[in-house]
Amino acid sequence: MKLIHQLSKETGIPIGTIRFYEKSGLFRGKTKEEVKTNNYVYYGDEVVEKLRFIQMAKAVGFTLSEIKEVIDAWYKKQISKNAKIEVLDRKLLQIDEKIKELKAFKNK
Amino acid sequence: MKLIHQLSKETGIPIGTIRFYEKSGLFRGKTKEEVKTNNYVYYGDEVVEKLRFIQMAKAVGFTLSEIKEVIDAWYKKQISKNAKIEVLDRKLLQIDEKIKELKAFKNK
DNA sequence: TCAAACTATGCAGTATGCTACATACTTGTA
DNA sequence: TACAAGTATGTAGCATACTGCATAGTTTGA
Repeated sequence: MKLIHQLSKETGIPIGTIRFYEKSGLFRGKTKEEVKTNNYVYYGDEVVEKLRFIQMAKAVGFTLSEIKEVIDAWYKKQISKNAKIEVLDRKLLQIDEKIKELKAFKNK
Repeated sequence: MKLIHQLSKETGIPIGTIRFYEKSGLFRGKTKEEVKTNNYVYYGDEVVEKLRFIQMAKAVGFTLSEIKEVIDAWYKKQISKNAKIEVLDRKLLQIDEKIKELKAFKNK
């Protein structure tokens, strides 16, 4: 479990941005109940994983709300693996399509 | 040669957005010199082509300035075909990379 | 001919995604 | 124990990419 400074260093994402993502509901750290002197927030490996996903997804044109949709589905235990993959695939297919069109553009 | 209304209908891009793109330097229509009574701007097929490119490129996460870079290179006659393709490929490869990573994510 | 539709220009406003700043408290270490 | 480094919270500001509105002029069709 890491504090925000370390999380930032590990992912390369600025602290301000991490806080912004957290406020946007993309993930949640947790405070340690046993610590009474502060309300420092700790982040586990799941958050690192989510941040890496966010970085990749943003790079291929996902909006934050699309990313939230995928993450919400992905980390929801109730739904099937196939249903999870489908949420991600839907957008990925659109992108594949566009990439193909862009590549076709090269032969103009 | 079409006026902005028809261009908008043909591409599905709102008139305001087309004007915004034009002002951003992504392309330029031309006024007909022989017409003295107005300054209506006409757009040729090259502009349609550029707008389609913009739509695709935006969908895979290109920013407008990245798009401008590609378009500028693409429609510059002085540079070689290979050089043009390279400008486009640079970003396309980055995206391919990210897509691959995202697909790998599915096996988690 | 006159009203609807279209065009140009300019500027204000909005949504998204950060980024910076101020304030205040906590922790680690020399 | 002092002081740098880290943390939380809140709010303002900024860049990008639109979107809408007001104003004014032009064109087209019944």
